[in-house]
Amino acid sequence: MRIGELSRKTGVPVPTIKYYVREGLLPPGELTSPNQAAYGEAHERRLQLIRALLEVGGMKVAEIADVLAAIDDPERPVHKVLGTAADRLGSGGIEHDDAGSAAARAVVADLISRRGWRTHESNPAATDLSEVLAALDRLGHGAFAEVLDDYADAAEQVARADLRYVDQRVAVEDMVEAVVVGTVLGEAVFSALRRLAHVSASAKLYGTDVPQEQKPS
Amino acid sequence: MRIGELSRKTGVPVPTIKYYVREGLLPPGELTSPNQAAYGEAHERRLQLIRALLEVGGMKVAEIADVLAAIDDPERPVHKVLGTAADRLGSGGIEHDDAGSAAARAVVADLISRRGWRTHESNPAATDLSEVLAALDRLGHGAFAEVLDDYADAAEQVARADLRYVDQRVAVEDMVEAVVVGTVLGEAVFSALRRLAHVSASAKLYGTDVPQEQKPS
DNA sequence: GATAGCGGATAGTGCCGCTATCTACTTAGG
DNA sequence: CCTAAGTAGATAGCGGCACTATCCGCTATC
Repeated sequence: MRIGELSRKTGVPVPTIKYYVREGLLPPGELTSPNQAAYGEAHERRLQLIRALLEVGGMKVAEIADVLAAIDDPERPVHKVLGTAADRLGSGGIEHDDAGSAAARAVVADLISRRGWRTHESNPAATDLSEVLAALDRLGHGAFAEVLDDYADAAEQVARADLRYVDQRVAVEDMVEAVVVGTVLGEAVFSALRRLAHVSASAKLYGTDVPQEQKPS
Repeated sequence: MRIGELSRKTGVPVPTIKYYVREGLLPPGELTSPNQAAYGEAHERRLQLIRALLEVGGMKVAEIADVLAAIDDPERPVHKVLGTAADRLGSGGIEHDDAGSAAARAVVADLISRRGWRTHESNPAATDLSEVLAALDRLGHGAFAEVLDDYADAAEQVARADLRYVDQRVAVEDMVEAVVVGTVLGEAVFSALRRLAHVSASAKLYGTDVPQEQKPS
């Protein structure tokens, strides 16, 4: 398969494919001549993965490069890949560093110990969580912490489902990819489900909300 | 309070505040002279909200403008604001429109009816969900649909918690803001919790995973 | 009356994900 | 064999976005 066919099959323009190769997201095709290269199914699959992480997962190209490098590295232990995949999420790294942050960190540490989670508050996810809680506090929504345990219950349930899904992969490389896909796309799945449940629940609570109306624009 | 103090209190640079005013995110200060204006606590609060939606929620400035306009409009019914806040999430609107999409839409419709959700599959969230499922299918992860119900259970639980939180607001404008904050920042909270639960669950499953290690960079 | 700050406006910057263009070459069709 | 379409690789440019820099004439304050 040459690049044009790869482009047609995936819907990704040829120059974009070349760009991904340049950026290290996609391995180059196997050269059959100085200016002819052959691409296989692996390239097609990889390209789909790239597009999914970009469009659905909202990841940046450089982040995807990191994650894919982790996937491709057979030396890298599974939990490192998970870390690489997961760490790209979160606030983006804005530091506020006020009094509220310390309080938020304490809330997170308490939550972790209360639930018996085998992690430490130095975990990037824990840091992100404290930052979000600090932001909520700043907004006068510190009371949001009251529903934290409901959120945590739900998060545990989702995490169990994720592990169940990943666990039934046979080969290790499939498992690694399943972790990445599950982490990133699973986020999008849950987000959509939450919004659906939101609409439905508020309809039940506040009476018969019309299902959908379009504004005249 | 003048703009410099507002800037100091919120950590947002003065030119950025002016930019937000230009873009309609922040109402202008009340003019006390042709070139002097006074800002109040409402401005400070609004600025915190903008930063939270931007940095934590990852929203775009134009989207924030829409949501804030919806919040400020007393005519707009609550569920419309919720819609405005929620619809900005999701894949970004890439259409693939192949056979897999139709199958994914069917899965979503089935899910909605199976769970008795009071919504329709024309809901943007439902569309987003089908698109994610279609992408998963394209990646050979169609089996992910098997854990959809676990995800949906968790989503319902989170939605209930959200409503409980919103419901205890007294004033309507507080409620509206609580919906926005809950929807957008709640997403970030859940995301972090999920990653924490992920690490913890995989530690319990795969033995004593080290909690955290830093790479030498 | 000097200095710092202000409101308002316009233009520019840096990053990011492509996209356009060019050259030299290869392949497929008639 | 010739031609038209396609290709690898390289460089430069584009459009969107969230700011950021600069300037002007004015004002508050010491």
